[in-house]
Amino acid sequence: MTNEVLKSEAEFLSQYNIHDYDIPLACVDMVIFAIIQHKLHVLLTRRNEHPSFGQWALPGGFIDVNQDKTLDDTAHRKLFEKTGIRSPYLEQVQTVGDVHRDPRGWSLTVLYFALIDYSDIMINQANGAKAEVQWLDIGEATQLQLAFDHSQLLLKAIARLKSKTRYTALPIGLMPELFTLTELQSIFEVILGHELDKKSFRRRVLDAGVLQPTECYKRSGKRDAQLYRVGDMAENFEFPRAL
Amino acid sequence: MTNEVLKSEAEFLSQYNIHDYDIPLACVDMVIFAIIQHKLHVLLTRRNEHPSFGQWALPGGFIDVNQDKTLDDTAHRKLFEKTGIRSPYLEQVQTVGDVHRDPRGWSLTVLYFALIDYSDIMINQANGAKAEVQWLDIGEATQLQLAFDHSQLLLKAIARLKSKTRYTALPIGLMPELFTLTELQSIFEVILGHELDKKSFRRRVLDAGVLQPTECYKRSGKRDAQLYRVGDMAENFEFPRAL
DNA sequence: TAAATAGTGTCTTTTAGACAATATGGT
DNA sequence: ACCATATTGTCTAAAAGACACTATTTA
Repeated sequence: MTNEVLKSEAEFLSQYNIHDYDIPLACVDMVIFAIIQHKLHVLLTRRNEHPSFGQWALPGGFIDVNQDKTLDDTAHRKLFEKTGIRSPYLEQVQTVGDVHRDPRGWSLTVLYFALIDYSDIMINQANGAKAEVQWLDIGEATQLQLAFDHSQLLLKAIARLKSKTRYTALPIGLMPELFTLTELQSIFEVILGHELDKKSFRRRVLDAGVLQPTECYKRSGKRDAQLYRVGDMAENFEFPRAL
Repeated sequence: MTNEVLKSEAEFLSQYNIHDYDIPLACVDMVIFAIIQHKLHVLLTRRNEHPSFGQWALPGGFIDVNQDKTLDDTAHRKLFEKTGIRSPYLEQVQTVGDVHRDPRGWSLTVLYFALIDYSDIMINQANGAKAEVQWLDIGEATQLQLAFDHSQLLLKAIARLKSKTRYTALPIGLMPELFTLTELQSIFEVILGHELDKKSFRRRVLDAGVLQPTECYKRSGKRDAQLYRVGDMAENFEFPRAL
């Protein structure tokens, strides 16, 4: 036992300076999902700083230790800066870190995804001036060469969303305030990449009790469709069987 | 667009010094699970440094940017230091970060869990001198007041293990080279906290094809039991229905 | 033969898949 | 009446739950 450890904790802390150590850079990156014209889209931003200046990338950036109290705060802040949205469904996917992913040095990023209702969006004006953003279909987005390892991060987030769509009610987070069962089913189909049986789908979500039926109907030229609202914690509901 | 961004990337990087910024501390913490005497245990270490000197904690520590090429390397290194084990089943659980969790400042930790076969263990001697370690039953471990927010981290890892045990073959990672179906079932029961039906359990794992039957039998006083071996990627197998 | 543990048979229940049938609203 | 879409009925299939039964080994 060295002399070092015999000091009091207070004494130890008073002499501790994080700038004395080599530590990794820490960021948060976000995959922001929304449904646009019946297709799954993600938000990309064009980098307006080095490194990878000018390349498309996932929205994200350093944890700001003065501004963010928690890691989720960083994610919420990034999301708000790009979309003006404050209360999305937010889920941490994975943390990736190594020596090579950022030319500035050993870096790690905590990857999140957010599900938002596209009709809620008001692209933040103040930020619109600083950073160019675009919504891309995930087919196009995964073809693009994104900055850093963001292409891989995007794939991880898509894989998580698809996987959880098989056994949870996650995609509910993409729906507007009121929606029909047919609309919800079509979102599940878009994410999963294949069609679902109508009766099975309705039975599944209705029996689960994750939706609140309303008295309202959507008139769309043909037969009216009943409108539903999301119940509490619906996104995290786990079905007993996977699709 | 500032003058700043007009520099070349090489020029930018040459002037970049991570010590100029306030960035969070980054560590990896591990929940190392093993079955000992038919109970789920975790490995704890007593801290031999400030802060929280002398308190019990999860094994873990800073990412060493010189030694670790990736985040998983840090986890493997920590695991090897405490157990001498090189190839466990390793899974990242979650990353937790905020201003308060460490008195040295804004810190984040990437939480992993490892599943190991207790009979594989050779506590690393060199390290045994530096740090006191103990295996505790999860009932006892969750009662203890661990350093930092490690009690909460422990609960998160246990929750993840329990949850995945309901719909995957994860606990296979805790088994020795050869084992009987009754032994495997008992591990599932210990983790889930309730009994399972023998026929259903056997049907489930055998139909899944995650086990390789051997020609060997275990003689244990009563009727011999057939021994099985783990198949490839068995831990990640997902059953179509949850228990 | 009895006790204990390993392993099987089989009926029920739950929930998804398939697909036909009915209901409603607009033209 | 006809079409398109919403909604329901119902049979089948897959996989878990319940529980009784048979098989093997040793004392």
